[in-house]
Amino acid sequence: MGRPPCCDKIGVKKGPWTPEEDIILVSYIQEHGPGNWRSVPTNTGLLRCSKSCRLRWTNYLRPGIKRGNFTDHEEKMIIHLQALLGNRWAAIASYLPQRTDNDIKNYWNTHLKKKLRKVHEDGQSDDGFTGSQPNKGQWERRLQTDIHLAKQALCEALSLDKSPSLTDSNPSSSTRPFQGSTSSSSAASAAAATYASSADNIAKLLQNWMKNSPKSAQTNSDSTNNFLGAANSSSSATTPDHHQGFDSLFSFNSCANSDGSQSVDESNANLTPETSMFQDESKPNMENQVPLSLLEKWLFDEGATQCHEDLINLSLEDTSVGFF
DNA sequence: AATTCTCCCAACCGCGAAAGA
DNA sequence: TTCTTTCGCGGTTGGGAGAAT
Repeated sequence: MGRPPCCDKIGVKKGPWTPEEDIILVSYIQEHGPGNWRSVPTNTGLLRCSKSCRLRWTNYLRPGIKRGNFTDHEEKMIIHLQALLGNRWAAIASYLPQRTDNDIKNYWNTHLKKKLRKVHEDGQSDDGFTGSQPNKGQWERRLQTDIHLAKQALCEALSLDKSPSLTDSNPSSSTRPFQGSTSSSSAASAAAATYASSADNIAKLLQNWMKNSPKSAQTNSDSTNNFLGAANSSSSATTPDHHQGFDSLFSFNSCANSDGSQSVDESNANLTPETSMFQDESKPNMENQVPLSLLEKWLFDEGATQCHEDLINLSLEDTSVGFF
């Protein structure tokens, strides 16, 4: 009994996504929330398989994704976490919520591996984080201990407090501005020749789309404003200008619904799927979330006196080469 | 200017895990 | 418990863009 294909291969489109497809997908997810990917192609009419839709959303369209060059700090984080966790890119990405696992994986494969190799060839590291990972066992033990403790803490917290803030477990995902629009601005010009689907591109795309197809834009502008309203959680209200709304589509600026049916506060208070999808969209798995946040605390706030990079540097001394 | 090479990254594929019937 | 379906992850690939020749 072979595994069935994830979708009917006949008539399934492959390759780069078009702006129109992105709009359809974003609109649908805005309305229904991410998940149930199987139904997305049938309900939207997209000639894409469910996996492709999910991937497009998680790797590109979902709010909060930061694109562009990795910072030094991010690089160190990745190196450190890779040494710690191995090629578990999703786990690593949970520590860098603005980055997708695909992005991190690509960055590792294209940049960091080379650096690593170079360093290795230069003979600067016989005890490097690659391959041997002499302290990995130590780190793993510590990690496992923390996971255990974190799970215990989670159980206690859940039993004591039934209204935990989702943002606590993922502080960067809910109110985080959609940083792609800023970080991608330089990259966008470089990629202007093709549809790169940066946040800017999509915002512009949506603007044009509204102008060109007022009828469909009516429905979708409403839904997009819902999208915005749902997405926004804490920033102060701005004028409910639709075009501004699109501009801020991925910057999470507040934008009231055009029909006024639901306020931002209401949507947040109710934690509708649309709302929670943006608060928790990067890592919906709660079991991952809480331990990770505690681990983050362990990773970053240990001693509460060192800044993150200090700790990373410190840790890298143990587990990694003098990479930088 | 044309061709080839290399790099990079978005997207695809296949597998395993989880969820549901 | 078993089987089926769906989802998520990690490895890999295809092709566009820029660099090199």
